[in-house]
Amino acid sequence: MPFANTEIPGRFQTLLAERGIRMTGQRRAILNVIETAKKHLDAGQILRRARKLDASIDRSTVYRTLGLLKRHGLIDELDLMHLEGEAHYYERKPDRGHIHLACLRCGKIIEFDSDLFESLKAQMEKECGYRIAVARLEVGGYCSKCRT
Amino acid sequence: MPFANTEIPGRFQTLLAERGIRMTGQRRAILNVIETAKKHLDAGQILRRARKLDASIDRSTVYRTLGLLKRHGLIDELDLMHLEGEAHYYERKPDRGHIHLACLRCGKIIEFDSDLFESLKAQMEKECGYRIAVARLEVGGYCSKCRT
DNA sequence: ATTCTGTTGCAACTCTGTTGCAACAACCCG
DNA sequence: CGGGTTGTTGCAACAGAGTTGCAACAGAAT
Repeated sequence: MPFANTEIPGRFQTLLAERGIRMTGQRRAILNVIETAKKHLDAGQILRRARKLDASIDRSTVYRTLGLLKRHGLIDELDLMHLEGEAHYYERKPDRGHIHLACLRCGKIIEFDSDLFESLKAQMEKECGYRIAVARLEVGGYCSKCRT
Repeated sequence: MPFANTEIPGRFQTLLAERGIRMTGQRRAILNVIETAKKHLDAGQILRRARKLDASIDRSTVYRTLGLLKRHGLIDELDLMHLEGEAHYYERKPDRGHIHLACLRCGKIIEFDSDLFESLKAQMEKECGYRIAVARLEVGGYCSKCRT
C-alpha cells in the first residue's frame, strides 16, 4: 500500500485555499488524480488520468501544477531508481519521510519507515550543521521472489 | 573532498581488463577523467574533459561508457537533488555507500558517512527481504553559512 | 598480417520538462 | 450580480538529456 490511508479527500484543495491559491477546474482534476492514486505516477500518467476528468488539460498545466504543489510542500518528487526512463514520480507528502525500496527486476516498490532513518537525519543535521529540508532515500535491490 | 584518496590510478582499466572488456583510447580518456575528477561531473562535463585528451570523442560514446561502468558497478549515478537541470552526476563507487548533502542555496555538496546508514540498510534487508544493490540517500538543506 | 567481433562517430530521434504569449476565467469588490 | 484585475490556461515552439541504427573502424587473438 503505497500511501497512508489517513487521507482526507479534498485535503489539497483546503490547504491551497488556505494559502489563497486560486482553484481551477484543471487543478481540481490534477489534485484528484494525485489524491486518489494507488501507486506512484509520473507526469505523463497524471496527464492521461486528468484528461479523463477534463479532456482539454495540457501537459504544461500538469507540470506547472506539480511545481506549485512541490513549492507548497504538498507532494514529494521521487526518482524510484529511474526504473523506466528518466521521469519523476510524485506522491502526497507523507507526515514522516519514508524510504522507497525498488526491485530492480520486477519493479515492485515497497515503502519502509524506520526510526533509524530519523536518527540518521538528526545526526546529519548535528554533525554537518545543515538544516535538512528534503531527505530522499531510494534503494534498488532484489526482492525475495526475484532472488530465487 | 568528494572522493576517497585511497584511489589507485588505472584501477578501472585493471578491473575492466579482468572482466575481458576491451580497452580503447576513448574509454581510457573517459576513465581518466572520472578517476582524476575532484568534483562530481555530469555527462556533458565528462565529454568536454575527455575531448581534451581525445578531440574526436562523441557524446554517445560517453553515455555508452557510463552505462558500461554502471553495469559493472564501478561508478554510481547521482542526482544531487537536481541542483541544476535534470542531468545525472557520476562518481567512482565508494567502498562504503556515503550520503550526499546538498545546500539548496549555494550548491555546496558535502559527503557524509555513518554507521547508522549501514545499520539502516541492514535493517531494510532483514525486514523487507530485499537484497540491496544500491542505496542512494540524497539530502537537500541549508548549510550553516546560508542559514544566517 | 588477417580476421572476427566489439566499439565508435554520426545523425536523427525520443522523451521529459520549460517558456512566451494571447485568450481566458477565478475571485474580489462594489 | 456584473465588471475589472490578476493569476491561469492551451498552444506551439523550444531546450536538454539520453538513445539508437548503421556503416566504418580498431582491438585482440590467431
